[in-house]
Amino acid sequence: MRTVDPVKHEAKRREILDAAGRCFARKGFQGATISNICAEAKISPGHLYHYFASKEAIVGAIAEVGLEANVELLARIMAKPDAIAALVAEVRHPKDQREKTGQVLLLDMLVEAGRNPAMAGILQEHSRKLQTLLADFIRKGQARGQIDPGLDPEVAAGIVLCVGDGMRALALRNPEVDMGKSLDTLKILLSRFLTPQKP
Amino acid sequence: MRTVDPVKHEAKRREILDAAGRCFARKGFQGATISNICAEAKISPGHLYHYFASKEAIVGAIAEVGLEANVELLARIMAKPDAIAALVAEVRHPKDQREKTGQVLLLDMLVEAGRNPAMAGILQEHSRKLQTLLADFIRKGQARGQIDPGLDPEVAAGIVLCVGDGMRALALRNPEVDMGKSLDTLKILLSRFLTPQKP
DNA sequence: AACTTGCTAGACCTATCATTCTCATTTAGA
DNA sequence: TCTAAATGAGAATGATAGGTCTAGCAAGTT
Repeated sequence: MRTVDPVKHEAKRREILDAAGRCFARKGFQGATISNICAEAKISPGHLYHYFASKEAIVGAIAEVGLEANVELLARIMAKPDAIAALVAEVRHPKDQREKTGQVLLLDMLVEAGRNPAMAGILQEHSRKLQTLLADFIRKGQARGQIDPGLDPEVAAGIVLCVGDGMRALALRNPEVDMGKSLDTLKILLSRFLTPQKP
Repeated sequence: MRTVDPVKHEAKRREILDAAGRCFARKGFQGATISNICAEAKISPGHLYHYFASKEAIVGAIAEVGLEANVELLARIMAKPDAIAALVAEVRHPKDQREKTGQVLLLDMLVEAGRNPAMAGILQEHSRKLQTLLADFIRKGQARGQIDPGLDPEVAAGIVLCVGDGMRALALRNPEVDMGKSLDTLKILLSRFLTPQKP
């Protein structure tokens, strides 16, 4: 009897997921079709459904890996010496293709989460992780006297997270924006927000 | 010969637009269908096309009125004595139904602008107006010594605008967020960002 | 080699979409 | 009052969506 090779199966799944990611980044979760994904992955629709039960499953998987990558990225950033600078720098220069796709899709995920409970669940789960990471960073900074002890770490972390989300609107609202200047200013904003206040 | 009554015609257009706004807020620009809008407005599809040439035209009109309302709102806020407090308060309490719909749809518009050039044009046009309003406010504050003169008014205005966009992600990322606390913290963030720095 | 099972393709199905067509009804102006 | 246009409804249309079916082929196992 022939048996399924789990390694090959998983590799093919990844391939399809990558293709789907490119399609979603190009056209959005609702705009991209199964046909688009099949064409991009060079497989037939019948074949695709051996790997994913539905379009929704693909969307869910994409969101999962994208957001998980985000969590890992933030964890790495928080470990660096000048975390704020690293954070700001990362808004600008996504490292690899998957990170870039994740960035493009972030706003899409937020919008989708507003209507699709499955997406909302995934987003909230990962947001909790991100918020915890940031809050821990803030708490440590407070202990060292580098961050204003008057700030509630959880609340401040939530705000910083969403400020990051907002920055994705910069280029959309003004395509000619000077990203360098804007990110320098963002760095100032974050520094001033977190710095301990002198009486 | 019978002539079209421009008043009635315009009233009906508004009615359809309101219905469309509710549908778009509920399902998004791509998710809402002509049938949905017709049902909500209680008219037939054939009839709808007497008032709008296409779905895209409806989307465009919705974006136009929503963003224009945003501009007027910001203009009113900037005229108030404590503009920062008024700005933060407005994130929380939209005045009327149309403002609320506009808020819900803002993220959708940003996402749509990333792919639909028509939407991108409308968004960018209104963003320019918003940025100018905010930049003027900052310039005046700088002249009065209330705002850090080291900040580039245009750049800072763009940042503040996008911070506002990001705040719309707060409840999406964490539905149990304490909005009161978060907005208090946002107010702190904005104050510290803009306040002149003592050497 | 023969059999059994998984892999793959692409035609096919059903639903639904935006849009158009046809047709009935109402109403303003001659 | 007569009539042409405005107003309205709803079936029809063509395109396309997500998802299924069938069947040939490939590859282990015996």
